[in-house]
Parts: sequence; C-alpha cells; structure tokens
Amino acid sequence: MPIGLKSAELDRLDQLVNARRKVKRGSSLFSNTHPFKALYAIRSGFFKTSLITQDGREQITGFQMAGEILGLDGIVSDFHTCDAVALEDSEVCVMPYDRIEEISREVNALQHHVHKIMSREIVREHGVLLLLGSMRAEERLAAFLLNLAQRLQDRGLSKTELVLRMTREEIGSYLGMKIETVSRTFSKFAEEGLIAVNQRNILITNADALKKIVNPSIHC
Amino acid sequence: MPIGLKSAELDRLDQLVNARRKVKRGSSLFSNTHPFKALYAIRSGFFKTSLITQDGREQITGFQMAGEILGLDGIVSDFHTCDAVALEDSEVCVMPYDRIEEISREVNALQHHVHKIMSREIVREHGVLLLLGSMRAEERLAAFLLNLAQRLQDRGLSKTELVLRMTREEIGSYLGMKIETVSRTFSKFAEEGLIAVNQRNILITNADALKKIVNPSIHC
DNA sequence: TGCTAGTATTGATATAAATCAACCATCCCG
DNA sequence: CGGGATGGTTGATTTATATCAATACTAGCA
Repeated sequence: MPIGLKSAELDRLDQLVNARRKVKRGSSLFSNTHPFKALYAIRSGFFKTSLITQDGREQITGFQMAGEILGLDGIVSDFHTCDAVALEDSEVCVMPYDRIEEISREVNALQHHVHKIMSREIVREHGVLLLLGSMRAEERLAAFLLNLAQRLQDRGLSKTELVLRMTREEIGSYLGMKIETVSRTFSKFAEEGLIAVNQRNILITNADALKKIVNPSIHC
Repeated sequence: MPIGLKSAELDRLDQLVNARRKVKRGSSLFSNTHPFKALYAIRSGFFKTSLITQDGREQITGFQMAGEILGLDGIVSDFHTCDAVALEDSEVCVMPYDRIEEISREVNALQHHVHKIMSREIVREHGVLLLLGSMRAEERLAAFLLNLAQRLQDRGLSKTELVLRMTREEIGSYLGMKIETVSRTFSKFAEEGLIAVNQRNILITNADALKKIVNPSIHC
C-alpha cells in the first residue's frame, strides 16, 4: 500500500479491509460465475487462477503470491470469470469492492494505486502473451523460472532457491505445454548445469544462461 | 459512456475529452517507452497494439476498433509499454489521465466505468491466453474470426461480412502462428465451405461450424 | 511394512506447425 | 504500360512438441 499519507487518510484505509480469510490448500477463494463482491490481497500463501473450457481443458492464467491482488476479473460483469485456488494454505485480506470505490474517491493515493494494480495486471498479461505467442518451450520455462525468482527476491527471499508450489502439469498449463515437455525441459536445464532439480526444489545455478535462453540477442 | 447521469455530471464528463487526434494508417498513436499522459477512445478506425522483443520479434497483443480504449498499459509506470499503430486512417479522443482521475472522484459512474474498462481488458486477455495456451491453429483462427464478427455485430455491422484490416502476418503474430499456417487455415476453411475468402474480404458462410471448431463439446 | 494414488521421468513414435522455396496477385508509381 | 514492392498462396520437407506407453518416486495410510 502507498506511503506518505496523512493520518486521516490512513484511518480511512484501515476501513478498507473488512476481514481476513484463510484458504486451505486445494480449496478455492472464488470461482467462475460466483458473484463478485470483493478484491483480495494475499497476506501469505500461493494461488493459481485458471479458466476451464466447456470441454474440460484448464488454462492457468497466473500464479499469485503474497502482496498480489486477486479478483480484478470480476469487476466488469459483477461475476468472477475465473477460478482462484490456493496451492498452499493461505490467508487473504477481503476488501469489499464498494468500499474500495468509496474510499478511492476520498484518498487520491488509493485511487491511483487501484488503477496501477489493474494496469500492472494488463502489462503482466501482455508478457504472458509474448511468452505463449512467440517463445519456444525452453524459452518459456526459462522465463517462468526467472520470473518466479525475481518475485521471490522482491519479497526478500533467495533468488536462486525456489520451491515450486505447483505441479508440473500446472506449469505446463500456464506455459502452454504438456507435462512431458515440462519435465524434459527441466531435465535438459539440469543436464546443462543451469539448474539443479530435486522434486519441487529448484536451485538456479546459472541465471545468466537462463536469461540468454529467454533473450539470445542482448547477450551476443 | 454510461447513461442516466445528472446534467451537472454530464457537464463534467464533457471536460474529459480535451482533443481529438487523427492517426494516419501506419503511423503510431503511442509507442513503448513514450511518457504516458492520456487514454484514448477510438472514434473511428482500427488499431493494433504490439510488443517488440529485443531480438525483433513482434507480438501483437490486440486489435482495437471504434469505441474501445487504448493506453491502459501506461498507467502502472507512467510510460507506455507497447506500441499502438493505426491499421487504417483513424481518429481518437484524447482523455488526459489526470483529468480522468479528477472527474472520477466526482462522478461515481465514471469511476466505475473506468474500473470496468480495465477489468474487461484483463478478462479479454485471459481469453487470449486460453487461445494461445490450449488451442490448435484451426481453433485459434476460428475463434479469431468469430470474435471479430461479434464485435462488428455489436457495432451494428454485418456479422458475416468482414473486411480484415490487418495482414495475414499480423493475424499470425496475434494468434501465435506463422503466416503460411494462417494462409493454409483460411484455405482449409474455404474448401470446407465455412467461409469465402477474397483477399481481405471474408464472408462467414457457416458460423455454427466455426463455433464447433472452437468448442467441439457443446455441439455434440 | 507394504499398498495405493498422485506425481514425475524417460523413451518411442506420431503429428501439427515451422521452415524452406517457388510462385502468384495486387497495387502503386515512374 | 511496365516493373518492383508488398502481400499472399501452395508444395515439399524438417522439426518441435504432443502423444502413447512404461516405469519410478514420494507421501499418506491401512
């Protein structure tokens, strides 16, 4: 949340969060077609958001961790249009949407903050489009690992040791590839000494090489 | 824009648009790294938005037509993060962003409208992720044509006759496939009698069959 | 302790789409 | 009118990834 506010404004912001909610691993925070009432700020834990097609295919649209916001998809139609499922025991702050609108009108910083969050999500998805539309399997997985590492680093955690919260299948769904390809690509990276894989524990041993895979040109 | 407003609110909304701007076919409305100042509402014409990677690959993130909003990507960082290029001579309304924030605080309907526009864009991109992540070439192109047809219909135009404003290459970039595959898929659809192709003029002759391609299950 | 379910890896083969290549159509401009 | 530039189609071949199939690992539980 933004800083440098007057104390009266801070008091108002305190009213934004009406409750906390714990979400057990494997259970959902909201689902497609559920009425939209609130946005959720992740306090702890890890989520995936996904779409399910009528013929049963799942497309994961993102993985979210502490500090990120869930539920933006619901604003447009008053209904959620995707599912959000916890991949580990998690806790969120519930921020009723009408209260966000109300307080946004009074606290300019909040108004701008909300816009930024939505814009950031749009830009993030642009990046995923680039990934899915024009990268090959190795590039996708390398980009995925570097992105996770960066986000962990932003949270003060190690940027080289990651514990994947999702299955290989979920990674594949997100990256538009099959589980076998995900597995093979992990193995290839490991053989080449870029990472060490131990189940869901990944150690990035050569981040530069991963970056080179994602974007060959800038390193030539 | 929303309806059912008081006249004082309508007066305020009039102040939102500060200028119109014409954009010639092939020239850009804004570009990556340009400072972000305003959102643009398309009055007439047709645009593409795209990302360019350092190694020169282009990923088109969307095609926009009259009534749609451009520039949302710039809010998060005060800089645009993609390029918007007119695919035909176009005209936009320039809406300075600081004025949008200001008037949003006074006119609740505008505030909600802005949120909805951003949320709609997020949901649209979710759909593209699904397309790129889990559909095959034929499904992608069929979905693309149906989407265009729907949006034309929403604007009171024919839902069966479409004039493509973009090249095959641009379609391919958007759909994550090569130009040859786009061309072949058009030819296949034409052979099967689903569409008639005459250069960039497409006539949809069997929309149901296209729908069946996109989503096999619901028609079985 | 061993069994089962879920998850992951690896190999063999099939296939969708990319690539390489040739050619065609249209438009524009000197 | 002619010739080049741009955009599009079609065919032959290659390749990345999917699919099919077998096996292995881990965790939880009876």
